[in-house]
Amino acid sequence: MEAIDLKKAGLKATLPRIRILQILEASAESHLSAEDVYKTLLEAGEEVGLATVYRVLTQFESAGLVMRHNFDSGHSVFELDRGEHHDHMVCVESGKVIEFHNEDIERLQQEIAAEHGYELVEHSLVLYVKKKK
Amino acid sequence: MEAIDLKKAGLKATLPRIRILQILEASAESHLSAEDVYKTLLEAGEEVGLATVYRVLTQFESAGLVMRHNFDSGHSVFELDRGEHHDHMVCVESGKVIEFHNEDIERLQQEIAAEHGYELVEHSLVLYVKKKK
DNA sequence: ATCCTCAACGACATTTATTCTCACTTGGAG
DNA sequence: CTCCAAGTGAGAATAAATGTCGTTGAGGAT
Repeated sequence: MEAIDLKKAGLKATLPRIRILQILEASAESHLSAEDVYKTLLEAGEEVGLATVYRVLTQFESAGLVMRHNFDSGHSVFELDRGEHHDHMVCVESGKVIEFHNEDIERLQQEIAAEHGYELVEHSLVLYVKKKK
Repeated sequence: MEAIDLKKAGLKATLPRIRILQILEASAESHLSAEDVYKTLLEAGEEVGLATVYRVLTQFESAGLVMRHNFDSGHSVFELDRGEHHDHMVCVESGKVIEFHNEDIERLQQEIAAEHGYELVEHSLVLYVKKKK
């Protein structure tokens, strides 16, 4: 389904990088913290340091391979950047993360920035929700 | 213009709380970190511990007196809750924070949550912008 | 006004997330 | 196959925030 090429991204294809990329691609939960990735590596018997996980994730972010999100959980989570922009909904009860995209909101954000004489560089929209009863 | 009553909020009117509230009310920059508040206290010659600043700000948040925001800066900032909900625009060049409110976006968020079978509890929208040239 | 008690405090230790340091290893160009 | 800069692992270090605990002070009771 994909074939993300580390070398094309300007990164040497080292073992830690390959493994971390695989974990991000394979994980059912698509929003992983550095700790999550580290634990998965340990469980798989890989000898990778936590510092390396952080380093690699940060490099991936710089290279545009992953996106970093700061939800209200106190730590960053990373997800593979598959190109299609989306925002997030986080269930305050289960912690579940749902992705969504809304053109109207996107457009309104541009307009609001413009109205104030700015241009939109980036944005972060997170809806904290709970199951409707 | 204000007169926030600590006792009415269920908090004893202690010196640290009074001073911190004053700082939040008086500050030109309305989005302060715990460190900012702490430094301001020290400069004013107050003997208040950093732990107390964190404690008090958290209590104020629970009491609904202030709101905590987690912009991408790595630490929380607090602002007095004056009742009117608004979102934020942060200039990536100057760090300036601009507040805005948009009814359409608010409504769309509700709709999106509802479409997925959830109800909106809370949300965080931050636009990272830069001056248009 | 004075006393008494529990909430609140200050100092400092601790935790958590993340980054730094540095000696050792390795991918991959030549 | 060699070589060396780039990358790595282990553990120290940092930053933000919270916990601990003996002391203090706000404010209801006396």
